[in-house]
Amino acid sequence: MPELPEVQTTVNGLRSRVLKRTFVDVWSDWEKIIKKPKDFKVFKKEIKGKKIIKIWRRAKNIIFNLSEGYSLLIHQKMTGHLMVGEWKLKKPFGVGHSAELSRSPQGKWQPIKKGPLEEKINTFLHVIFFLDNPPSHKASNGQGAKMLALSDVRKFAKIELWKTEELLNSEDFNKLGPEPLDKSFTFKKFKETLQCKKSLPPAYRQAGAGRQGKVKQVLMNPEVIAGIGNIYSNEALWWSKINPQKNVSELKLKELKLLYDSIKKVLLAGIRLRGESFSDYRDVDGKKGHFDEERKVYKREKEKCSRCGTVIKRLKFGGRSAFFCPNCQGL
DNA sequence: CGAGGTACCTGACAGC
DNA sequence: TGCTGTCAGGTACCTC
Repeated sequence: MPELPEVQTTVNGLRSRVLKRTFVDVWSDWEKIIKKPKDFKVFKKEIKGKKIIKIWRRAKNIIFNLSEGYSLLIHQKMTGHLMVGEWKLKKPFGVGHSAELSRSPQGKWQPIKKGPLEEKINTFLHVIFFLDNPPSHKASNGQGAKMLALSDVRKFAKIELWKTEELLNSEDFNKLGPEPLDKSFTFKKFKETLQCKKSLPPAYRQAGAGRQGKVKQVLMNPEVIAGIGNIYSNEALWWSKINPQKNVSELKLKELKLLYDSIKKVLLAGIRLRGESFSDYRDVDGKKGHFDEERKVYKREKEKCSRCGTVIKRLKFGGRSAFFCPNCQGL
């Protein structure tokens, strides 16, 4: 789903809503979303009683550090999104407040026969975590809400429960590329990452960073730079006036610098505007983001480039659509 | 090793 | 209206 700005917006929302709360139970109608441990019963048993100590983001993963040395990892993939709220419950889960899940853009309400919710449920809600009472205040902004839910039309999202140490030392976690908004992500590091200097950890080299790839595909590779997907790669390339098909090895120093600045610029704009929402991303309260106002090329095929008026083109490669201005971003 | 395809899923929309 | 094909924010895995 969401790319870095959307995931960051979600994390920010979660921090003010569910930090310091304790998981008391979990329900799911699509247990395959829980990848670790694979047995849902085991997952349920292990997460009960764990308190949320810290919430942060690495690439597009949301990580909840829990008590007793555990960590919950959630990746929303294409269409997943997390929501905090309350829905009417059957026994033995106690009584919640009025149902309010139509906030999900795909909101399709259907009667259900199984699960803890009364009568109706948004059919795209596949996992619901039940939280204990809030520490003190119970506010209208959802701070005291008792549930954290994952809605996902396509069911691609994944949820994993790890021992924190094990997660931090895992190969999957360590092969992720640098965080583009970190202070440590300097221009020098960006250049090295794309050009794949030997000083980089093996994982970056294995990712094929900076060799013969088309610049757009390289930017989207999570092992090269974390958090950039189809939208923001298209946008950053437009700002840098670089053709998405250009091979990274052909980029001149000036272009690399422009690209580096543009990546930061579009990601920061994305965060400031709370993400994009022309499709189905919403924040934890179900509100839309406003990146649309800043969107220059993504999904604007056949419209005019706001810089030069040339008609924007779409090309498909690497299984994804690239949108660009054939004039400003000529090869 | 790299490029490319497939798999995981469902819904929206265009065209006939 | 209804059928068919294409497309969708991601990433892991497989084959050639």
